[in-house]
Amino acid sequence: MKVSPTPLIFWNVKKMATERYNPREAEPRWQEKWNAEKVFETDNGDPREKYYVLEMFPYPSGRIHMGHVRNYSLGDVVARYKRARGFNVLHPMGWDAFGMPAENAARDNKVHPKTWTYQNIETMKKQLKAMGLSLDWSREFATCDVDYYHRQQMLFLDMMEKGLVYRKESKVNWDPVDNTVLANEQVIDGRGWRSGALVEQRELTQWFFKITEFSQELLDALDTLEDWPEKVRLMQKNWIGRSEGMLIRWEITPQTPAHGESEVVVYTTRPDTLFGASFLAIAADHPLAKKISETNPAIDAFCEECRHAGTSLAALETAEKKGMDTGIRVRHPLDSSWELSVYVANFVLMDYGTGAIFGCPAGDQRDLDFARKYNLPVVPVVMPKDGDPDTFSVGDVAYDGDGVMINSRFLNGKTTTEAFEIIADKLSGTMIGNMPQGERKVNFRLRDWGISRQRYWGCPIPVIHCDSCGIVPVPKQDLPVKLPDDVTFDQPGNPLDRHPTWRHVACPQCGQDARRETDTMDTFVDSSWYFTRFTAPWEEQPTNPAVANRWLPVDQYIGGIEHAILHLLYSRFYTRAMRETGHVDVTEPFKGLFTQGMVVHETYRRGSGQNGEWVSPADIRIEEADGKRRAFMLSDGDEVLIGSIEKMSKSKKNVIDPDDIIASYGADTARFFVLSDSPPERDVIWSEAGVEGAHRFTQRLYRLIAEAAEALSGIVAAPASEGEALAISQAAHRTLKAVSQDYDRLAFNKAVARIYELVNSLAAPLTKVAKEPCSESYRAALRNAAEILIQIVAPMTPHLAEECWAMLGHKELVAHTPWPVHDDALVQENDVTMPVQVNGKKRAELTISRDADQNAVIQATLALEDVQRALNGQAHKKIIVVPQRIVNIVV
RNA sequence: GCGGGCGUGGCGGAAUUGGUAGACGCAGCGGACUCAAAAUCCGCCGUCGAAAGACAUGUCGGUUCGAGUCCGACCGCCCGCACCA
Repeated sequence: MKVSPTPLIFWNVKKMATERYNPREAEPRWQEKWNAEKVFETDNGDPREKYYVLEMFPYPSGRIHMGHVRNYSLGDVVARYKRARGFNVLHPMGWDAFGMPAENAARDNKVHPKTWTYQNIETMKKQLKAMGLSLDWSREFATCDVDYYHRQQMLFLDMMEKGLVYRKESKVNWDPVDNTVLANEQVIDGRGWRSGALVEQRELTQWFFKITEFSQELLDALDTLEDWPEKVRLMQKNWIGRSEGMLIRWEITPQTPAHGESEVVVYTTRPDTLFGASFLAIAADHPLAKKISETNPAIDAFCEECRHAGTSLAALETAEKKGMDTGIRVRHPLDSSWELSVYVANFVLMDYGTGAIFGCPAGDQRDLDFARKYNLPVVPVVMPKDGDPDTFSVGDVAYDGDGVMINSRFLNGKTTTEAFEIIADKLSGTMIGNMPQGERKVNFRLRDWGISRQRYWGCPIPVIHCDSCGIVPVPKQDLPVKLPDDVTFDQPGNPLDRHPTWRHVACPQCGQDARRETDTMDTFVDSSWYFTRFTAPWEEQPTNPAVANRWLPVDQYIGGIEHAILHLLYSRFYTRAMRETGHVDVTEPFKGLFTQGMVVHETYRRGSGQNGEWVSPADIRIEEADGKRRAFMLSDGDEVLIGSIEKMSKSKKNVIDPDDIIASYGADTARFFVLSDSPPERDVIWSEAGVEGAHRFTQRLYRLIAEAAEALSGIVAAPASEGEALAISQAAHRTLKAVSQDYDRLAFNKAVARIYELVNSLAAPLTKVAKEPCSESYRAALRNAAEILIQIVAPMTPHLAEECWAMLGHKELVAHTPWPVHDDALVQENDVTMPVQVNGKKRAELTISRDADQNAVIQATLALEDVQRALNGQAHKKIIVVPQRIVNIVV
């Protein structure tokens, strides 16, 4: 069918000189419109299928950084896309607002933590709003809001009642800079995760959450988290650290000073190596060591030395295996005539297993080092499968692999696995008194979560200490236990301890004078359930279980890999604790997890080499000549060195302020750029050139639509089925399908590439339609393509999309428009072009009907001139045809 | 030490998961428009070669009609955990 040219009504040459898109004017305008229409407020009663997308909420440190921009841009694309796809989307935002920096600011700048925090929230909220994120701000809260921590205190009491909270005296990691206790997870390389100070060990009475109650469950459920990165699951698995072994009891011989004990219980994962035992070793903090210390000054001194040894990486690597004989002798469990010495050793940890081990030097490097130092026997008991029993020996390297048992009496010739089972059965069946000599035991590396912090700016632990009644929970009707405002920060330590009146309170049970608990909760508690609170933040109770169950789990959670263990493991535990206390029915909080990469930037240094001072990218200009990039100071023209690409940090001054970018290019450019190029899980390199590229794209899209808008108005969008316009419709619909898939897989960099391709292919038609009369069907197809383009780019550059959408004459918002549906007929190719290989080397191309049968393909292939030349008269042995893919001729 | 990941142009990265390696972007080069610049538009852009073609996905080998993709060994980076018995 030939399309008859239709007269153009809206043809206007003057419109050709289109002005540039001005995001500074347009972005706030659309944001206001979204607000006014409450486009992003979510109704819990909406019957459509739910989708909960959440980005890790920020700590209100002062200003947002590029990491936030990336995180929230990623989440916003998902939220907008899912909304368009018809889901009832929950996309809330809040503030992880308790924590040390507020107290540091109070100390340094004489500003109250509350004032500082809420001011920061205000600033950052403004910044986030400028990004045009599709957030439901009506559900916003900060964890330092009394309303929030009130419910956290309720949860604490419920957990206490369920026995999930307890108090014990324990050795704790003490951060001498922050003056507080740290959980094991918060100690990195022997240093505080926040302060970086070397951590000391102190004995304190602490509150603990019984996370170990769920060790096995937390481990098992990792397998169900299919939409989590494998890496994170593995990290958690290792952290939980399950091992299968045995507890074995070693009788202390009557001849030795037993200090009231009759046995030493060790934990081992290698009972098979029992005949290779040559000593026992206990930790310096082992109860037996403490008893011996009372009467033995040498042991006491040695234990003291062990306690003070550094736990840093360097200290551990160089630390010599050291020990001291306690004089205690024990009997081998399988041979009562065999006696071994018990040492105190510096490499035995009190908080793993039982704090006591048996040393098998041939099978463990540490034991071997120790045995060599103290001239203890080294008897090889396991030999690799292909080893020679006559020559196998252990020198300076222990053999800790599997293999065949040797020198092990009745175990000789068995495999290590068989030997394990034989020993386990034997020891479980042999009694000492009325206790078996040994028992199988699963052990976990995971410890209970110590949550006490000796800080002011945190959620108060709602208990009261009474001299008569002991620990008394604050009755629920007396909650919240509010933080007092009148506190001082001029001295180190916990301001709550120093408060003149706050801690004094009557005991709820007996009415006598009693004292409030002055410890506050670890801020990781706050972030362990905020996603649940978002489902109904107005509730009196911590949750509305029906509502929470409907929204949870979070379908897509997005944040940094740095939370792979701490926050994500705590949240998994806390959700289970809330399940046990009846607040939710779900078990796993996050169905899908995505860990994004960092935003990194080149560094610049002025002056000589490694000692030069860091220079901000804002203070330099880059020159490029002869393929070399050089940087110069803007101020005095001095050359500065271009350094490595690093995570943006204040100390290296390679920070780009999102405000500056939004001010000069607009939010859409910033969003589009952080989504381009790099896959979201990898680091993205921030560069001026890259941002300008993204900005060029926004301008180009605007210009193309603006120019063509009049020519495309007044007609109904419709894809073409034939003629010149067919290619346009095909390109649009194929891109639509592909980009939808990319969004589903969070492959935003690929979506960006495909959108560029579509814009490139629509550029000429859009220019053409603006300049010359075109048929109505052509314009209808082009309008359809342009609308698809605008809609698929909308999740990334929402303001620009609204602007373009309006230019095409739409009164409705893109944000309210359902996702377009692609036409399969247009996505399908009628003809396919297949490469033709001869012996695996490409020699020709064959274009043929998509549904041509095998024979037709072979005939057409052999008829190709290029093929005949390549074959050069040789006969083919066979021809491989992969339909619609490739033809390979084998000669 | 244990565990995991990655290696593709000058750069960021694509490659329908075994089927045309280098999509798209950045940078660069050439051209058009302009008095000029910016902006914009068009073209080129892995290496060698005049071309035909050859060589190219860290290195070496293997499987296959066909390997960036699968297998083995090695080299090099990155991340996590770490005296866990």
